[in-house]
Amino acid sequence: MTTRKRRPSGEASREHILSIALGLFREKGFDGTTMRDIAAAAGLSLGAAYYWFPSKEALVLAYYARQQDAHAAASREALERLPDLRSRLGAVMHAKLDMLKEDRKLLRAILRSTLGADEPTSVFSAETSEVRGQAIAIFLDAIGKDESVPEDARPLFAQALWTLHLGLLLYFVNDTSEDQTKTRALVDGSLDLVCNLAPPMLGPMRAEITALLQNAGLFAAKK
Amino acid sequence: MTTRKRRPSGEASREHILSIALGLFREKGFDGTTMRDIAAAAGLSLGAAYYWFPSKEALVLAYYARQQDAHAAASREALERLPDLRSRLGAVMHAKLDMLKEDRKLLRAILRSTLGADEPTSVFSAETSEVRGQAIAIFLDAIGKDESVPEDARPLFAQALWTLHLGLLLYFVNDTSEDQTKTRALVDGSLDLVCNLAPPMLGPMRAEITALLQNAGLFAAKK
DNA sequence: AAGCAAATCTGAACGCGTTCAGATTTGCTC
DNA sequence: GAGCAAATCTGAACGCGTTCAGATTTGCTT
Repeated sequence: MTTRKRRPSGEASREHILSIALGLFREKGFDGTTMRDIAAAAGLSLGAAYYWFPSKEALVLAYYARQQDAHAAASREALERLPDLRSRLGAVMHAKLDMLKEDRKLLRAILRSTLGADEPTSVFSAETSEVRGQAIAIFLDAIGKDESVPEDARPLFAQALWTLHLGLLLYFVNDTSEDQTKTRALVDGSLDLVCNLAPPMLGPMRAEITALLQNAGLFAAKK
Repeated sequence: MTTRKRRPSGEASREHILSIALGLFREKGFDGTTMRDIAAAAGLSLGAAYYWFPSKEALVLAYYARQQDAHAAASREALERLPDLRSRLGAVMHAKLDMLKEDRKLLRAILRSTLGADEPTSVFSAETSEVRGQAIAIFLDAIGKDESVPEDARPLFAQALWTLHLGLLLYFVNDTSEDQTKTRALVDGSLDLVCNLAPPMLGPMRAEITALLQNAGLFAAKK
């Protein structure tokens, strides 16, 4: 009944499989990589791979968690350095793109399962809620104590920025322009607009928007 | 070489398969219905089903086209009757939800492939561009000649409304409230906001927004 | 060291979407 | 109606993700 014992060799297996899998995904694409490929490359049987990851999508979930940690670390550094809202938001968004730029092909293959709250890999699913919360928290950090955004509007604004960032990622993975310059321009243009728009809009409309989203369950009432 | 001959029995086969397939999808879900089920229920062999629809997803594409036609017809009637912008937009959006309310389960299963421009069933793919154009045209019709929206801002506004409608559909298919009342409220609340917001915003910011989207290729320059 | 349960691994098997080489039917020409 | 090519259909086969009954290994207790 001692279920919390860590088997060093066991967790190492898990990490090993994940690394091998991500390498193969990047090299041959998500669909082009079979679970049998992954198991063979990791020196294990097919069943062993399924012992550590109950499905191919579970590997994607683990990938999310890895990227989220890396993004949080990369953002923290920038947030300690930059003072103004606009540049902080830019740093956070561009840091994410920098991190994901080698994985656009992989993300494109994965995107199919990122809608639809059913799918465990959906950005809206219960399984990803922790990662999602961390991602929104980064934007909350980026807003920080900037006085142009009233304190009680910050959670709403952070969630809006996260939603914008999802849309930008969708554009990013399909962006064929050199070095994804188009996405970079879209990020900067959107943020300019948002930073100009948000303060005036947040005033008169904030109460209505908040009520609307809360009724829909799309925005958590403050705890 | 006479490739344009219509075989009545042939096209009938196609329609028959599609009807059977949609019935099974509604009854047993998308994943719960196999191509073998469809072929058997249609009284054909597996290969014959693949002769008419090159993939399971192709059935989804045909379903899109059917729904789009039905929505256009339902909207046309309402648009001839209603004079003001707000009620026209409400009619169009609610007509769509009325039409799809029996298919929420099916749509949820399908949603997985509606992102990612790779997938042929993506709302952004080349394969669906015709359907997409028709859907945007409905919103253009709904705006009509309403004077609160400047003429040259109408295409942009129509596309924004279509994007909003996509988001609302995403909420709709996962809405577990009775009769999807929450979605209905969200539709009405969003449209109230948009109708109040759009005119003042479209003034000062229109040029910037249009330029931003055109550079990103997200909005076609006027032809 | 013997015993044992949990942790870890194996490989065959299943059902699925899809493909394909070839059979059959249809509509046409002479 | 004989001949023929295109249209339509057949069913076996393939590779995939996933499952599972059972084998093996590990760490602990006595």
